[in-house]
Amino acid sequence: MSGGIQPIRGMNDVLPAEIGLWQHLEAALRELAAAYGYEEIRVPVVEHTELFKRSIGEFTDIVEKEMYTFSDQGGDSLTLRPEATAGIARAAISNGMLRGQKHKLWCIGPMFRHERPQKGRYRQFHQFDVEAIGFEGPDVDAELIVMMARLWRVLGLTRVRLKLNSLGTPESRAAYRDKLVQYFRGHEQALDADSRRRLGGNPLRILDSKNPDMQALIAGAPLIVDHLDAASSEHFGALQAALRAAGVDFSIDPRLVRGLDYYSRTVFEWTTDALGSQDAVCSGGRYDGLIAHLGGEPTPAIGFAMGIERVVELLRQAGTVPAAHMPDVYIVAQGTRAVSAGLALAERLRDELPRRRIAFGAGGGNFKAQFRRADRSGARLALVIGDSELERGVVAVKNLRGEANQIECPMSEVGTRLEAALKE
RNA sequence: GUGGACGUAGCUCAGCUGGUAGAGCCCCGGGUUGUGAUCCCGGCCGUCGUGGGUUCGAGUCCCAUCGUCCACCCCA
Repeated sequence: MSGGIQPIRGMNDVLPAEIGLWQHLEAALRELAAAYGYEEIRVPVVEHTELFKRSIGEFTDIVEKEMYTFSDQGGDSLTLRPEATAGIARAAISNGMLRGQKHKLWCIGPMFRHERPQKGRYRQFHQFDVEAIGFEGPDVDAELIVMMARLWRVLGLTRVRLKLNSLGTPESRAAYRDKLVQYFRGHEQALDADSRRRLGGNPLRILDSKNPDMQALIAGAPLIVDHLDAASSEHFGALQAALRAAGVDFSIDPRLVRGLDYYSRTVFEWTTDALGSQDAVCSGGRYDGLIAHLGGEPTPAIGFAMGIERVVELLRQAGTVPAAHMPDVYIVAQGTRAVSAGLALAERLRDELPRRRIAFGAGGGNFKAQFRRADRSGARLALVIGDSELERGVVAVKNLRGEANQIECPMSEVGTRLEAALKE
């Protein structure tokens, strides 16, 4: 156990042993976004608290109890972003990216929520975010979903399934909400404490309850799909048709309600049975009213967020990620002059063989210790320089894998000899 | 915020009903005056999470606190 300074609860170090998974995923995400013509955007990690209150909603769990909020020296209330959409919407407004323009954007980075940590849930976590701004859909809606279906395929992940729903327009949603409240008020004695609390604030969330005692009551509740306005209904139907045409499996979940107030019409969620309780891997939806609500030109938009930690865990379980890159060559040197000669040789080789990974065995120690490090580095070849080699102007080349053969070659030919040996 | 389990060496863990700490891995050195992965020998490493209490005596029992994990809640 270490004394001294502790890390912040729920905030993790990603160590070299696992960074390969992250890099593999991040590379796949960049490639994916580029393949669909999306452009990267980077926005601040801190915004005015007001932005999140107005976009996510005052009475959501995120805003009520999960935000890292503080005052800066000037007295402004600032907040570490709990999600990315609000900041990107703000950036679109701040930078004059609206007025009928269309933007396909993606973003990756840390988010912060003050929740009790558990498997797949951390206080600092990372999301891959995609936002299509200025598109009414439902074609982009389908594009975003098809994009993620491709990602799962590329990564070799099979234990994910797609759930879809439509929340309709704010108007039809409000009408449905009234019906729902009416229904639950009629059975108020059957509601558990959580649900009673939600009845006033966000009654749609009652539908999401995991309480087994509530399931019968919920099953009898009116369904939102039966209360959609005509345009939303058509939009939803077209999205489903597009997905069928593209061969993407999905199920309609009339109880899928997102926890953020800004969603309208299409909402979707990819879940997995491989992560325990925190099973949402990627989710999002349409937020046609958000940009206007934040003071921008009225602009339809849709986006989603994917949880990096959760997908990294899926990749770890699947075991499909290739091993980390190992050095091709490890340079072993002993003696003051040999060490400087080795360092210089390493530089020369990096010029001559820019694609090769040349590890210089700094840190001293006898040959035995250095060869042990060379072996553990995973390098295929070792270059050996000591007093004897120095005197004769040669370098010893040792194969660390397979039959242990060692040859000598003149300093000037090392590059070509290495390349030849590595090609075998 | 609520509930449950758990905190012993850098890592994985052992330590029976209280008698003042142990193994493997890692690291370092030697066996091989300059050669790894195998083998052998040796060495380094602990305020037993922290603070109180009970006791002649606490890693072991009690309380508190911090942390980790899992679940609720919520969500990526």
